[in-house]
Amino acid sequence: MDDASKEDFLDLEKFLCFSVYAASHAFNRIYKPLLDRLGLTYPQYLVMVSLWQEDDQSVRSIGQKMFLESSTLTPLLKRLEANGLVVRKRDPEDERSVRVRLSNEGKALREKAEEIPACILDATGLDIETAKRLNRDLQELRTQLESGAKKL
Amino acid sequence: MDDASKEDFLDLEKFLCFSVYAASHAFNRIYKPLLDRLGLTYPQYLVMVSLWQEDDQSVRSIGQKMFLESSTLTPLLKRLEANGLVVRKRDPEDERSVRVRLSNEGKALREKAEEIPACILDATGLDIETAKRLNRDLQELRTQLESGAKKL
DNA sequence: TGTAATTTAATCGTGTACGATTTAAATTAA
DNA sequence: TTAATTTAAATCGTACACGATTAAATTACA
Repeated sequence: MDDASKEDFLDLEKFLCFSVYAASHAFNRIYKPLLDRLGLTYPQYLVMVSLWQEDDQSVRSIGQKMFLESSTLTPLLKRLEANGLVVRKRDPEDERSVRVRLSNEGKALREKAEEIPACILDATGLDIETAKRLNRDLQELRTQLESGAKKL
Repeated sequence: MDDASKEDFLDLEKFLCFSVYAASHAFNRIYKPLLDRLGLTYPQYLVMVSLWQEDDQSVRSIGQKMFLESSTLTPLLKRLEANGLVVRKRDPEDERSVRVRLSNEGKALREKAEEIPACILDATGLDIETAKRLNRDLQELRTQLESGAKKL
């Protein structure tokens, strides 16, 4: 490695991983005031979005969509249940799995949440097309990283 | 909001924030096996990169670069110190601030870490130009989000 | 059929991450 | 010079996030 690329190696700003990491935190922070009004955290909100899209999912199904382990989801879902937004219940068909269903309160929250995406898009300062392109690039990156993970 | 955009609203995959969130976790996972060999976590690694670039920084300075609070950094830096990679010491010039310095062991670790970025770039499956473009887009996004945060 | 292998959640331990508060030091104002 | 304000870390409480392990239910298959 020559001197120039050693400098690159040390420049945090040139790390793609760091840009992703920092952007993720920035999103978290910008969502916070909006989600506080709904009594949700950012990961909880994402779970709710998934349930609004498709109610009555297993923990496993939510985990697959969100790329999270049960060790993360179980406590999170219990908090949602404690707040009265979802109901957790063993599947009688297969007692291993737990089905997560929206309560009426959880369903009702959807109305209040619908204004959020527009606020966020506005805060990104991106036009729709750029946002879509960035979204696609990131999805591809994630897919690549997941398949690349096996080699390391 | 019409029916079509209501569907969009509910599709997790169309959320830019979710793509960033998921990509961040994917990076975390791909770094893990590489960083395990160095005995570092992912955020610890980013702090070390920052210190390799510029040794002898205050907690505040590291926090500004990484967009982290002292409540996150203090315990993290104490762990790095416990592992013998850095030394924390009050600045005699200004007793409010704590200076973080690399130990010899911390400096030496840099050699071992230098192979990592190439491994990661390889795992992303991106060519350098695409990676740079994505990096720029994300930095701009973060900057926008930070200035947009005040309005919400 | 019965045992082994797999699948699904849950639990535990460690490590971020943040907001609110606290403490101590330094700076500014009165 | 003292008093008020500001600044820098640290501390505390809550909430992710993951790996390793465990327990229970289901499936595979000998």
